[in-house]
Amino acid sequence: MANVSKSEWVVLKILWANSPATLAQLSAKLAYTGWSSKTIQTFLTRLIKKQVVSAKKQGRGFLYSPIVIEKDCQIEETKRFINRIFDGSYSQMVLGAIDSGSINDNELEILKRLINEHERNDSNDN
Amino acid sequence: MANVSKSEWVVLKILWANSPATLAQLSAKLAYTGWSSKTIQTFLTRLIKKQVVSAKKQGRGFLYSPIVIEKDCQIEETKRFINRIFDGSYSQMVLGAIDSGSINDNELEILKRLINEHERNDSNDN
DNA sequence: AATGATAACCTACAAGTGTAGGTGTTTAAT
DNA sequence: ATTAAACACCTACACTTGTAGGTTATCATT
Repeated sequence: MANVSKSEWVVLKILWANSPATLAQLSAKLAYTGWSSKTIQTFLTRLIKKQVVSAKKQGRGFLYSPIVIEKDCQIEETKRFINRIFDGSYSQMVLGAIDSGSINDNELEILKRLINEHERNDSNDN
Repeated sequence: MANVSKSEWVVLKILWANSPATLAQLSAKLAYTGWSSKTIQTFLTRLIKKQVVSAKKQGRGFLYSPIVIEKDCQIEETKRFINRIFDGSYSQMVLGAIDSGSINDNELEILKRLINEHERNDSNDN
């Protein structure tokens, strides 16, 4: 997965949620960013060059689609981040997040269930 | 906290672990990067400009020290990351990491203990 | 068929980043 | 005191990123 910049990621996210999409549709979904459609077009071009988005001709313009899986990209980005900031320690990251109150109670509850759940599955697998 | 670039972060990390430090000391610790000391100096200059590192005159050169706390910066970076990639959902991040096998068993164990531990503390506080 | 809207494509440009080289200055060793 | 090594300070330069403008081609409407 090539490096996707922050702005490019924003566009990709819209595509993951709404694909394929025309420039007009993307512009609509991205109205909140305040970007001109020229800017969005630039990001699309760069995403295509980076091989993470494809464009199929359709009528006036193109239909854009992501050609990478959101989950895969998230996992990849997470790995890079954790390695860079926490020397690969996920638990350090979570510890910091919990200690600092970055994770709210609801999320914590989900997290707890998720981890204990997995523990069970893991045990069953063994 | 200003934006610290990836390379700058690498230097900062060394400073967090060994401060104050001279350029020579930093160069030694950063030998593995292959960066010339000129490059490291540039990063230091930029870190100083960004107000995350200070330099006190000492003998030939300077003694460099971080003026921001590692944990604070990690937490800050994590918030930005989670917002950007997971729309603020820490549990989504952990879920992806667990499902993809990014977290090894040992880390998972630590994580589980950590979360259940916190749960107890939390209950006591209420 | 003419025309207006829209998209594609090319170009631009400043700021940030990675990566250093040169030059001048200072310090430590002789 | 001289000199070499090291450091600071300034400069450089290509690449990425954010943010579009201009020009041309095309589609859809009158």
